[in-house]
Amino acid sequence: MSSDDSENVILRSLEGGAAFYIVKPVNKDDIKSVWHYAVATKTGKSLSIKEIGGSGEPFSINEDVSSAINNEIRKYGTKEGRQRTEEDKEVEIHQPATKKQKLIWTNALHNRFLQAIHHIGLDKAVPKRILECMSVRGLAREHIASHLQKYRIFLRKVAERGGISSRRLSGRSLGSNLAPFSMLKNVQREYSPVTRASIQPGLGGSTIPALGGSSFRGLLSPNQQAPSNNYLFRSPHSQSLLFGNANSANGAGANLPSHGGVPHGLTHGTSPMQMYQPQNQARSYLQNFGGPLLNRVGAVGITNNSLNTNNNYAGIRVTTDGHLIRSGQMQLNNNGLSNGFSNGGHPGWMNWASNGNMNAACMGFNIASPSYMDQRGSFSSGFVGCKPPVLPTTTIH
DNA sequence: ACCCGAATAT
DNA sequence: AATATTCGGG
Repeated sequence: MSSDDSENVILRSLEGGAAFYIVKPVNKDDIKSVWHYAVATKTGKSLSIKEIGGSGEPFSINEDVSSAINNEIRKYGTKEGRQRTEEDKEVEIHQPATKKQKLIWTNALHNRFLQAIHHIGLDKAVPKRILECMSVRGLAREHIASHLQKYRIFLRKVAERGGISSRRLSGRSLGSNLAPFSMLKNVQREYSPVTRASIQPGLGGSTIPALGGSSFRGLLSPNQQAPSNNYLFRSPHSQSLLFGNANSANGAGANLPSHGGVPHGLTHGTSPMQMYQPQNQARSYLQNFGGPLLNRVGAVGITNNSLNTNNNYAGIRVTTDGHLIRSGQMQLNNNGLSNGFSNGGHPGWMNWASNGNMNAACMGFNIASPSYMDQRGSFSSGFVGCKPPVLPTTTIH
């Protein structure tokens, strides 16, 4: 079986010893064909290639196979890929297990993931618990296991070399500024259609109430008509299927409350792990192994990009459980890649812990204005049970 | 039986 | 690189 449907490859495969060649994705007909040839083989009619002659003669394949190839090629075509038969569709519907949609970890979903981990505690965060905590319909333990694996690798990396790659910080003066924004573009493309669609009409820019149960809408809605997810699934044939629920908010970059000077553009959800969002986790991770590594993480300050000019005062420190320790001035930089607060603080924590509209801040891309901070003076930490009352990702402005 | 997570596959 | 699947082990 191969997804390669080029005649060339098919022929070479068969010449090389394959008895039959099926172009993926396999459908019922293919199976029928397999049986056909299997039976034929058993009957005595060998379908495999003939033995190589002593001479330098090329392989010769027998007629049946040869025509089978042609059939396949005719059926599937060479360039555009095969046509889908009615039966195919049927197969897809009745055997969805075969072709599972590929989960895409959007920022919203990843944030949810992070929240779950935060809430559970990195040490106790195992797939099953995370899954429960996230309560996202359609999400499977396997999804989380996989993502968690990747996430841990990321944490490891961060822990090893003190977090931010120098390449990102200095390596490309221009690029470093662009990267985040190009990602932002992606994110916005991903969410904003829905976001806007749902915001503009009725609510006129006001606040969309957080979803009551705070549980995400289902992930898997085949034949989706109205986009209502925060996640993307990619079909096996690689079209994006669906996305965007109003509650995704963060990452869209359009959901910050316009509180004194919080720059909109700063709130974006870039690819979390790439954006070092997990820095905060990295911390607790390090904590588990004692302090020494602590100083190697972060200590960079808050990102400041062109949208925000003054007021770099944003230093707030929070304990792991969300208590405000102190606040103060902080040095900002411009490259948009720094993250959170310096070592003593808990980067990102405040962001996700309290202000539902700044979730993306976990990535160290938000600047909270003093006033905003003041208003949010204390940082709630009281998430009880596994389901936070209102997850950051569920509020949209 | 369950499920974790490294390894491996796609 | 991102996700999915496998598989030995607790």
